Amino acid sequence: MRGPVLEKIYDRLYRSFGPQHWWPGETPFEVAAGAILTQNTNWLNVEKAIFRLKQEKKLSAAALHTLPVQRLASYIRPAGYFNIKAARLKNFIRFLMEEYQGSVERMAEEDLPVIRKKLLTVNGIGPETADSIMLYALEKPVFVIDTYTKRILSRHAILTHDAPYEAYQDLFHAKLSNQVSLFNEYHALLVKLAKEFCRTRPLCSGCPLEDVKPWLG
DNA sequence: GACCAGGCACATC
DNA sequence: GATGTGCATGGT
Repeated sequence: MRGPVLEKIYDRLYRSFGPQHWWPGETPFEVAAGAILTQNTNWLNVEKAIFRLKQEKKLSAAALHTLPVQRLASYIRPAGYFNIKAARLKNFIRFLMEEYQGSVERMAEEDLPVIRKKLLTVNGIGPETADSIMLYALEKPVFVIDTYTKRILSRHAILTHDAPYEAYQDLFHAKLSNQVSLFNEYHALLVKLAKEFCRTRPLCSGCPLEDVKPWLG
């Protein structure tokens, strides 16, 4: 990669779309739970599940800790994969209770690499979910890589599509200043761009990145 | 009715 | 180590 392409892309996206106000959520805990619920799932469906959890007054570590997994699954049904996600949420809650007395804020007091390593030991939390929790719930400077990020960067020939998660993440970490606000906005803007222009059938016309790099298909 | 959505773990080769 | 598959609802 040559030149400050990542900065250029960011400027284009920000000028086109403006601030995205991520992550939608009232508390760090809600953001963390949302990160698990949104795995491979449309955010609108996640909102339905979160709304239900709020209705039932179960959107807290303490409440979820004692909630039977089957009941939890029924509440989060609209988010899809409800049985697996119920188990994953319970895994995360158990971890949060054992390591941080159920407090996401307490988790944030630890160093970034330590938290990340621990989060990745939780069954159901992979790299993207761990990084989403750290960036958007704990406000740690980690860049989140998702399918959209891979799609956009590979189509602009910045990395190959099959490059590992860490390769994508390392690139952002190396080329940008490690600011939470920048990482927050950048990832959200990539998602916004993908939703508008980068579905499986390429819609290049009007894309703010149209002239940034040659399209490879 | 097909296709997709802000992944991950696990089986099998 | 690489590749394939199950998980599931709701919007377009």
